[in-house]
Amino acid sequence: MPRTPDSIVTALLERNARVTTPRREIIDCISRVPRTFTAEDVCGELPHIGRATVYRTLKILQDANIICKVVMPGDEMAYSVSADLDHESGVDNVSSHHHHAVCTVCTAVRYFNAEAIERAINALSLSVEGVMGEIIDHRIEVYDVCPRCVATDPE
Amino acid sequence: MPRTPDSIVTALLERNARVTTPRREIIDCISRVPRTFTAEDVCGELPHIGRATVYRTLKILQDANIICKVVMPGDEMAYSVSADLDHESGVDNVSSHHHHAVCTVCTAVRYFNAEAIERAINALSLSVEGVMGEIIDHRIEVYDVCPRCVATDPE
DNA sequence: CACCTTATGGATACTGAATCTCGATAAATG
DNA sequence: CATTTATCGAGATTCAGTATCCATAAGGTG
Repeated sequence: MPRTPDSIVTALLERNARVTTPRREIIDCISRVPRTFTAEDVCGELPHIGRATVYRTLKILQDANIICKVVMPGDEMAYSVSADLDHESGVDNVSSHHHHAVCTVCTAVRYFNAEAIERAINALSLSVEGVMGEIIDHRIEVYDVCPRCVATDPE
Repeated sequence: MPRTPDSIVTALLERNARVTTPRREIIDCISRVPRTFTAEDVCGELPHIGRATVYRTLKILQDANIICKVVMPGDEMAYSVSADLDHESGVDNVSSHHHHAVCTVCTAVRYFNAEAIERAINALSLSVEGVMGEIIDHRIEVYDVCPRCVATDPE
């Protein structure tokens, strides 16, 4: 469930952040496509907005868990607009724990959370005893060819 | 099972790469501590070696799967010397699939591979049907407080 | 060993991403 | 409408990483 620009604006207002014209433009820009993007991508799309503003705004959005970084197949980092978990499952979207599926063809990011994986991670302390300490958090990226790209280029 | 400098040298020779004095120094340097490191860390430790040489050597080591990148808790990337899987389980260390446990206190990296997690990942196509496409690969980082740091600072 | 070929090293310049500075501007407040 | 405060943005700056290019060292060959 992709986020709408309006839901992002609402989330910012809830955090007492101003929604100015440049910020609104950046929000609209990153909402347009479901793919990953970098700060430079946004700078390129909105050349009339200063670089500092773009970087500042992305930082704010990241702190607000509206966008998050994903690790791309080549180990580079890119941003992705978070799923709007509020509306699909009532989960608190600010702190909610989720993982990424990144399409290796179009870089579309989808979100998932599988109970089986969480259980397996939590059981690690037992299965690799002596190696694993107190588990605090974890990060999972799955690389796939998304359903759309499978349909488009079948082989 | 941490890699010894000699096992790294052997691995390089197997790939027909020369093991020169600067390379040997870099290998010794990154073998000294089990923590993550950056190219700049190595440059700082070995100021008499040119930056280009450090970056080139780290690239070679990365291509040879002797070091790999891990995602740190703050989303930055750092290098870690790979486990020497050959000697502990007979696994092919060049292409072997493993995951990282990164200590949030001392950044020590340990390696693990849990069958339960692999199964859960492979089952994702079914559990989140329509969202997940053809799964190609995945990456898991677990953040913990390693046994040593738990023992040192107990609270 | 002398020679040749090729890979490697290192100083330096360069690129590009990201941050910092600071005066100008715009938004909220009363 | 005036004041206060946050935000904006142009440009300078920093920093990691790359490219260049010549010197050097290693490996191979007769």
